[in-house]
Amino acid sequence: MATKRRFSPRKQPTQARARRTWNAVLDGAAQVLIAQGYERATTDRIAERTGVSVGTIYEYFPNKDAIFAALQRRWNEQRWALFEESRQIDLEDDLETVLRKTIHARIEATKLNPKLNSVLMRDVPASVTADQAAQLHDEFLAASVQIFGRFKGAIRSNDWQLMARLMIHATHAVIDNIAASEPDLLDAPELENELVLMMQRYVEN
Amino acid sequence: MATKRRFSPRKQPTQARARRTWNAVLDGAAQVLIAQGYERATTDRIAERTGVSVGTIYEYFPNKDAIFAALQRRWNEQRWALFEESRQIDLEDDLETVLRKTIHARIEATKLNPKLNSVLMRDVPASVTADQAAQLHDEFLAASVQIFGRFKGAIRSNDWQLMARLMIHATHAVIDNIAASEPDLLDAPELENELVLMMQRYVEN
Amino acid sequence: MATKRRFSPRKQPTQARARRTWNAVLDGAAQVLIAQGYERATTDRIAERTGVSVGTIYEYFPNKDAIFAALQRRWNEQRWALFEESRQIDLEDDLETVLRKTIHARIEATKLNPKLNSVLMRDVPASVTADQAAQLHDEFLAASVQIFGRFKGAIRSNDWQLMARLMIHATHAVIDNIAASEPDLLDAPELENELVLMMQRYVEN
Amino acid sequence: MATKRRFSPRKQPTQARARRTWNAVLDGAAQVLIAQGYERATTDRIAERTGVSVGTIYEYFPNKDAIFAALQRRWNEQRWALFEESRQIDLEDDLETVLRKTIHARIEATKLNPKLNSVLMRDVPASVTADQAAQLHDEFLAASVQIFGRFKGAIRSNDWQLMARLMIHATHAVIDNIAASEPDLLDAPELENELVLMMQRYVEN
DNA sequence: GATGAATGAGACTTCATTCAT
DNA sequence: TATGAATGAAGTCTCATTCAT
Repeated sequence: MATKRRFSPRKQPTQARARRTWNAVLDGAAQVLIAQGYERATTDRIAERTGVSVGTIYEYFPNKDAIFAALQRRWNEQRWALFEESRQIDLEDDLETVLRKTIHARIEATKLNPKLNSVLMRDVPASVTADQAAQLHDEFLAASVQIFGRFKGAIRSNDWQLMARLMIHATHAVIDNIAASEPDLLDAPELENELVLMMQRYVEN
Repeated sequence: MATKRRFSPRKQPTQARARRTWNAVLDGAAQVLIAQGYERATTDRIAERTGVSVGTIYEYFPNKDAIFAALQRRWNEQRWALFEESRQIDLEDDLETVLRKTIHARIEATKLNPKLNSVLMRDVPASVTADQAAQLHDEFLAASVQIFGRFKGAIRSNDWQLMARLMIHATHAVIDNIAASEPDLLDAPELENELVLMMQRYVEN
Repeated sequence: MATKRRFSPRKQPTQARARRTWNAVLDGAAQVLIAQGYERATTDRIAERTGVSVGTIYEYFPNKDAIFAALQRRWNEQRWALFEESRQIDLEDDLETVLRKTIHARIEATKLNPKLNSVLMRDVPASVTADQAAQLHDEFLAASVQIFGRFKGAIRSNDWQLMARLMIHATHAVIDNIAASEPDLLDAPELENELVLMMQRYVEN
Repeated sequence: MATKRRFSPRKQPTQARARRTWNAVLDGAAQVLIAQGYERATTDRIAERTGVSVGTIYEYFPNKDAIFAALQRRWNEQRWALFEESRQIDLEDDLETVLRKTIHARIEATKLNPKLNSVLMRDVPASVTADQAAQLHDEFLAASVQIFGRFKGAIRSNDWQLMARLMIHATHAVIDNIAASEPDLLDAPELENELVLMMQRYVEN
């Protein structure tokens, strides 16, 4: 896919130093992005913030947007890792508990860096992040479908795909928009409760 | 607010010809935006598509982003107008009917121009459209709260603000994301049914 | 042809002012080229020397090398115009006179700007000037073949194409190299005499 | 002369391994030059093609253009060596034979690597190769003058210097341009015959 | 000797904005 | 009022060169 190649990293950093530089560039990019927004996040500014020269950035990334694509990917991986680690679903959990753990884990994942979450979602052009976003979306979709599979008898509809899409879009939108406009609310139990209730009522028979 | 001043139109076009030019510029901007994306939507290209000179654009807009802010505002007004016209809530309507009419009207409004909707949402920087988006959000919020007020007894929670926010974010996200990724699905009754069901179950006692 | 499009001018300057700017840019480019060579002939330097801004250059030329392609073209046209005007071949002229007038005219054309001639030939990459050079070469080739046609009986070989190629390459090389290394020699009658003699003996029976 | 110092090799590679590396770099440079042209012949690409690191290149050459200067010099030496070896002038040879052997040897020398010949002549800036080119030119000049000396009585003019310059420029130009535009023609006897004829008639009484 | 990651000056080019006509 | 040529700041990216390992 053209987009994939266009934004794919130039060299895989295998050595420790290289990996450190790579991550430092993404850290710098995230900071500049948060502080100044996408339009002002120039390669020069990212280099300066990172403490490397522009040339070094181009050792690792073929062009500017590849940095943001990589940053989005790393952010997705970080969120997904925390999500998985934080869910901890047991075999005895009932549907409500599973939904609660899932939604809780999503909120926790977002709280890793709400500002980065917002700016990646709202300021970086979709063309840059679309591929990564679609992939994460699919992973969440699969997780949702898995839940339906486990609680087959209790699930209302059998168009799991459509139900999962609504769940994912709705849950993500609520969490991401709250993260952007009122991040403190992410800590409030009401938000979680309401989301759990919305989803439980939505999927249950 | 600085932002407001920065993006506010340079002159109120009262005369008919002026208003026609103004709208033509927004039409041109919308076309370029859809065809080329925000990054390639330059003033020159907009001027060319519109059939006027760059100079003329600057007669009506103080800077480039003011065009997109105005376009977002016009798009919001168009959607809202169709939304209101299409809802037609009667006094005898029960809660489900009201929700259905509301959601149906939102979908119809989006269908006015799904591509414009997508590109404004996903490609134009949040800083440009944030003000307009917040305002529309508030209008929808008020509409939701009004519904709760009318069906007081049947409503589960009394934190109407929070409930309304979840409703708005969830509904918008579902419709907008579907509009972006699979616009034909906007015509499917399932989508509407599922959304109505999600919201009805969410708000009812 | 890709090359043609790559170096073809961006807009045909039809208005007087535009044509003046266009020529000014080529003048500036020629001066920088002569003074600093191709490698140091940057768009910034050309703009500064021309007295316009870089942006103006890019109104007329799609990229840097298009400037040099256009300069080569203009130089070819200037030389060809003077060449034609200066040859003035009469119907009574014998072969030697025709050759002398031709060679004389070529030398005169080169003397219009020997330094520009040298730098375009030796410093600007062939990829930039090849198209123009080939075209001029063909015009001279045709002129030579025409001479052979007029003096059919006196001409040694009947492979006019090959003969013409040798004539053109040899004559051009001598004149251009002398122009580059010892321009004053262009004014010496010996050079012309020797060239005429070389060509006359070469083509005659 | 500044130029001479600028492009002179950093260290005289006396040891066998060092000389091997040196030649490998020139080979790599020649390949990149032929495949990509001067503008894209970067030190990184040359290093990669050669199979060494950039650092190693800078052990042997003070800067990039010194590589091409050295390559031009080596190419000149190779051509000259073959030229001398191939000419094999006997004491009994008459003028025509000497000219024929000379021209034949020049053509053969060019055929060693017509593409390298073209790219060095047409793509590498004159400033880089001028010194080497001038030196080779002088050697050929001396060879021509020597011929005139041997056949004193048969030679038309006594301005041997001028005659030799015309011969050299004309012969070189014909061969080099044919090598660039139609290398197969170098094998055709007509080309050689015509060149011999042109030169013989030019210098003879 | 060799390596190649890092540097950073500087090249090309775009495009929002102005202003003389 | 409209035009569009001109501006020039600012952005992206390359690549010759260095130097710590």
